Amino acid sequence: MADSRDPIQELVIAARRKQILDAATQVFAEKGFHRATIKDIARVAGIADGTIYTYFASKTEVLLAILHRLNESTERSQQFLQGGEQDFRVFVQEYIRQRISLVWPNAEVFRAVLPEVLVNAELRELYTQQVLIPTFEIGERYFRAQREQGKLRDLDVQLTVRAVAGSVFGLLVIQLLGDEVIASRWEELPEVLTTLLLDGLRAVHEAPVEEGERDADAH
Amino acid sequence: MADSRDPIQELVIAARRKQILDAATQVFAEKGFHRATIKDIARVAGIADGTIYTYFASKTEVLLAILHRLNESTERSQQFLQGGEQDFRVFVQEYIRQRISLVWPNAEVFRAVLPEVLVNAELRELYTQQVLIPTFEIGERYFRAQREQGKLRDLDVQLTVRAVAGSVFGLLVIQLLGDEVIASRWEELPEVLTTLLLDGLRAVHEAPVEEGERDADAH
Amino acid sequence: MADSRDPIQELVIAARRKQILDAATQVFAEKGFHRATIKDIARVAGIADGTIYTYFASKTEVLLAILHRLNESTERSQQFLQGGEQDFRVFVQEYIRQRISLVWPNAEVFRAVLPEVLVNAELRELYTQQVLIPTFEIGERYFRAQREQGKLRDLDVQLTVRAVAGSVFGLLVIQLLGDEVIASRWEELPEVLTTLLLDGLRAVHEAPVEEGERDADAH
Amino acid sequence: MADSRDPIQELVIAARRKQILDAATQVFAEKGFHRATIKDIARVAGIADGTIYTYFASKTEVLLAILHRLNESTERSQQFLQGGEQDFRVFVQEYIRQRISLVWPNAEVFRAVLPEVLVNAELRELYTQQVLIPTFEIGERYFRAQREQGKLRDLDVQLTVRAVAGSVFGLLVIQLLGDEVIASRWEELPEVLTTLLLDGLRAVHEAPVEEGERDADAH
DNA sequence: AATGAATGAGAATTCATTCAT
DNA sequence: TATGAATGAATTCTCATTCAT
Repeated sequence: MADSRDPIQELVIAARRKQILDAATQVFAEKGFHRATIKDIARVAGIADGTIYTYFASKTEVLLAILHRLNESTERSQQFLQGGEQDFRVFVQEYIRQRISLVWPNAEVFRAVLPEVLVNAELRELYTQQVLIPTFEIGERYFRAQREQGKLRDLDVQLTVRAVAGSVFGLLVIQLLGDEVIASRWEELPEVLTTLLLDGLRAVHEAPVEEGERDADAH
Repeated sequence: MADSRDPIQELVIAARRKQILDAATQVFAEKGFHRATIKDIARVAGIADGTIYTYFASKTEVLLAILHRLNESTERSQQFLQGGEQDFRVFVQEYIRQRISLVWPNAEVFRAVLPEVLVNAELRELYTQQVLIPTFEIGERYFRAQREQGKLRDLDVQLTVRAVAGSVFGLLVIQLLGDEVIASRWEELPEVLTTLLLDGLRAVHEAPVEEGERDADAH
Repeated sequence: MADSRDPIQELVIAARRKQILDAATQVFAEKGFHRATIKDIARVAGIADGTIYTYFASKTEVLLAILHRLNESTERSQQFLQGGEQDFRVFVQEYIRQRISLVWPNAEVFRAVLPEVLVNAELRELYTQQVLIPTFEIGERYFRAQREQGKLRDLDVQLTVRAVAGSVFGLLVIQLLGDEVIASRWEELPEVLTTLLLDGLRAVHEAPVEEGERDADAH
Repeated sequence: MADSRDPIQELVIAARRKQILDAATQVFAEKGFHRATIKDIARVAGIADGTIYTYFASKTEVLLAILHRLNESTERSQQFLQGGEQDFRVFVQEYIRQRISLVWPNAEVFRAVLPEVLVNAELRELYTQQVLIPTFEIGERYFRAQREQGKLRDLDVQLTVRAVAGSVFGLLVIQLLGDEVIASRWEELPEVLTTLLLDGLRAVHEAPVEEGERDADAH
């Protein structure tokens, strides 16, 4: 399909695929994967039903391609974090800003993709391997490096990284569920979230807890 | 149907409904709402297809009933937080513990319900009104009370409450996406999450930030 | 079923059958045979679904029983015509009056029964044999007798008898199709129809046609 | 679908619709609307089940389309009666000939359509408005005109028109009920029926009734 | 390559009938 | 006998996919 060596052909093909994926993303987000029909997608894309099958082998492949596209933008945005020799506070702040500005403009893509990923083992595996694990590894590597340099307290790296990532993700899901507060104020999220995650809720008014005390709390 | 005044009948009916809902939850979680067929559910429940329609008007009504059941357990578990005159640290700790021990045993219920809720406007409205908004209101009320008593720094209540709730929710979604770390270590989550949210990432090794400094950060 | 020799039993059984048939007639007339469910009939009859099967072997048997009941009233009303040594004009008048006062009060029974009879070969056969043919035979016999006595012109007995019977039947069907004129004025029908059939449309203003003339017309 | 402006396409579409309607008419007539399945119709039409839904939105729409087709041929055949300045005898004769030659070749269409029309309020309304009322109006208008010109005795126009139309209709229904005499001799019907309706049963052998006499009869 | 009609497998739902209580 | 829950065959309709044009 994309094997044609003619570069103009390839451009045309890429454009057509994009056209279909854009339409599919919109329709999946509106109706969900199953209620969306190939006819719906074709209509929004302005082409005939059959044409979709020239570019994608099946409806599921369309969803997969959307997932891949999402994956690519994720990767692209993570690259710059890789270098990460920054100061911890700056790193966290930047990480959260990144995630949010990656995730929010694609909120509808997530709505299109997430429900099916949650429920389809094959897609889930794909997403885990290609998106989740790499994302967490970057975070874990950085946290471990920080800890070794004594710049981070002795926290559970695996779970903490997931908690940080999860807080962004959870806010996204809450918005997708229809929360209007987040929908209207998401530009303020990076600031609020960064402060929360760096300094915690009690930051100002409580004295920092003693080691023993915290252990007691946490047991 | 449930109008029968015969208490034994009612018991039988309730049991049958539970049997169907349990089966449906399992099947929805495995295959998703749409790929799950009435036949699948009936087979798992050990009854005939048609019997389901004696107890529920449609496949969607089955999903709705699962959502209501989830709602009820949520409400029940939130009741005791209502009184909330506890110490702040205890409250947060308890809140997170609550949420996690409510959500995790029901992880598969969420997997069954969440994808469809994300994508079905009617269900979404229902979930928002009956679960999300009440949950956030409890948190907001408590946070405001604390802040008025000077026990909490001047944070953005609306967004912070959502961030706290979101962190639990996000971790759930990450698990549902197949993350094995969370799946195997979720019992440690309350502790890690409480510490993170109360004390922040930098708690120990950094000195608490000065007011001015934090303001600068947070901008 | 009706084999019980206990006369009280038989009364009870007959009453229950009537109760079911009345309900079924009403429901069939409202919804048609197929859209009417056993549940509908049971509800109208004020009994449980299953009970119907104590008195009738199947839904079709219920329809059949309605047909039989209709048949019986037809027969009963025809008996007195059998003797028929009356004057021709009185006979026709009486015949039409009969038919109309038999058919109209049972209009809804016809609506219940006719559609299915039109389309179900078995019922059709039954109706033809038990109702139609006997009815026509009475008429044919009378007409032939009249003709032999020179009291009737040399008309086509078979077709004319059917035309007379058909005119009543056709008016019924037109009413069942929703014609409001007939519905509201059916009590005037016997008079109008008798005059029409006895004297024809031109009765007054034209001179009776000559034999030859009529033949020319009719050819 | 039928919006296509390509005239060849439209021809193809019209042919396919006809193919389906013909098959449906046959199957509905054989089994009745409800016992006839989409599969039956598709098999007779020689196409796949699903194809029917490319041309008709539902099984009921197929029936409706049959009704419309019947309606169109009715209208077409009535047009030439509209002009109606003919002699009364010729008019009646022509009217009956018309009706019979319209109705008989379509007997099976009536069998397909009538049962459902009798029982389905929506279809009934449609049939009444589009077929019955216009048909009666033509007749009533003509009869009134004749009466004003003194060519017709002072009969009840509304009921008489219905009685004339009903006699044709009733004969059709009697045939549909399985009467073999009418089935085999329907070509003789126009003649017999015209004579009956114009001259009445007693035409030859009785003297025309005196006014007073007829009044006495009729009431 | 693009089209869109045709296909037919598959799903939700209905409902006559059965049968344990 | 009466009940009404349970059954599962049968039906309508949808829609991903194919393929002739």
